[in-house]
Amino acid sequence: MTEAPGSTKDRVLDAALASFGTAGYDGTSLDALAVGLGIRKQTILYHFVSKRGLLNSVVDRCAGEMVSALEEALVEDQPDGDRVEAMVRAVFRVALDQPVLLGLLREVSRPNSPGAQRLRGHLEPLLARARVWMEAEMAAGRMRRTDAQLLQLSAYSTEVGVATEIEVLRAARVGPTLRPVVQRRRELLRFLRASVDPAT
Amino acid sequence: MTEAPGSTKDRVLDAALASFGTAGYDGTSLDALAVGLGIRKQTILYHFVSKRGLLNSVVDRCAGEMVSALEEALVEDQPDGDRVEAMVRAVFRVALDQPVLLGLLREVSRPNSPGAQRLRGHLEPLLARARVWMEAEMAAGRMRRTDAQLLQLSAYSTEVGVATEIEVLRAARVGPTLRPVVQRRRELLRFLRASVDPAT
DNA sequence: CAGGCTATTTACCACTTGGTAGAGAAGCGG
DNA sequence: CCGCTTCTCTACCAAGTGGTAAATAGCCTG
Repeated sequence: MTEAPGSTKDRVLDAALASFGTAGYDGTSLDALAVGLGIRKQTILYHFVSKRGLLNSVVDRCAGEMVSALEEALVEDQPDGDRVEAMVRAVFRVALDQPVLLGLLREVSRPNSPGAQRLRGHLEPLLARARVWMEAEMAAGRMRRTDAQLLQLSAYSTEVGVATEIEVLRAARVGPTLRPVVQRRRELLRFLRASVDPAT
Repeated sequence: MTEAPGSTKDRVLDAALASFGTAGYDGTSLDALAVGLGIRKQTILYHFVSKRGLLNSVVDRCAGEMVSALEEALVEDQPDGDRVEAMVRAVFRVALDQPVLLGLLREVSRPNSPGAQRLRGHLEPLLARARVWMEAEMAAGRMRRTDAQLLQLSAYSTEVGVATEIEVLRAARVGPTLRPVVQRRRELLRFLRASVDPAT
C-alpha cells in the first residue's frame, strides 16, 4: 500500500517533512505547504484528514525508515560490541542522507509535543529489545552495569544533538568537507565505548 | 535599570519564558499569555514593542543569567581541569533550578530560529575566551589536541541534550529523586574528561 | 453511455493571529 | 489645579489559520 514516489500524496509527505523538520509544527501552514507544491490546501486535507493527521503520517513514515535502518544494522550479526558501532553508523548515515528527518525527530521529541508519544510508540519495541540485550550483556559481565533505560536516553539525546550539529555546521559552512562529521562520529563512538566498558 | 521583580514587565517576562520554552515561539500567543497573567495583550505590546521584541528581551535576560552563572564558575580559580567540572556543575544547577530556561535554549538554538543569532551574540565572547584558554592548554600539552570549536559545539549539544533529558525524566516520573540526574552528570563528566585527556 | 469512484478544485466560514489608534487613569512636579 | 509622563485599558483591523461543503473533472467498469 506504499504510495508511488511521484504521487501527490507522497510529494505532500516530503514537503511536510521538510517544513515540520525546519519550521516546526506550529510554524507550518497548510496554505504555504500547498502553494509550495502548486496545489490547493484542500487537496492536502483530502489525503490527510487534518493537519494533525498529516503530522502523524509523516512521523509514521520517518519512524519506519529509522527503525528499519536500525534493524538492518542489527541483523548483521557481528562480533560483540560492534553492534554499537553499527547502530551509530546507521543513524549517522540517515542524518547525512536526509538531515530534515533528524530535524523532525528533534521537533517531535520535545515533551508535550504533538506526535511525541506516537513516535515513542514506534520506537518502543526496538528499545525494549535493545534493553533486553543490554541487560544480558551486563549479566555476562561484558558490559558495565548501569541503568539500561538511562543509557538509552543518554545515547539518544547525544545522537540527536550530534545530528543537529551537522546541520549547524552545514549552515555555518564550517566546511563542505565531511571531516568534522567523521571526527565527531569517532569521538562519539569513543564515548559510548567508554560508557559501556566493564572496567570501571 | 533592572525591573523590579513584581512589576508587570517582569511578570510578562517570566510567563513568556515559560511559554517560549515549552510551546515554542510559534506556539505562543500573546493573547493566551495575557489571559494567563490577567492583563490585556496590548499591555504586553506596550512594554515590548512586538512579539519578536518580547522574544529578544527574554533571550537577553536568559543569556545574561547563563553567562553570569558560567563566569562565576570560572572566576573561582581552581586547579587545572576542575574548571571543566565547575562549568558542567553550573549548567546543571541552572537546569535544575529553572528547566524552562533550557527549554528556551533548545528552542532558540534551532537553525533559522528567530533569536538564534541574538543568543549567539551573547555567548560569543564567552566562547571565544574559552577557546583561547583551550588552545593554550593544548599547546602546553595538558589537553588533547582537537578542534576547539568542534569540541565546544559537542559539549554544548550534549549538555542541552542532557538537560532536556531531565525534563523528560521528570515528565516520565522515572523518579522524584535526583539520583538519575546526578548519575547522568557523573557520566557526562567522565565523558568530557576522556575527551580532553591528553593520553590517546 | 450511465454510474460510481477517486482526486482536485472553488467558495466559504469561524476563529485566532500580531498589531494600530486612541481613550482613560494614576501619579507627580510646578 | 494644570500639564506631563507612564501605564493600562477598550475598540478595531487586516491577514492568516485549520476546516467544511459542494461542485467538477477524469477514469474505469458494467
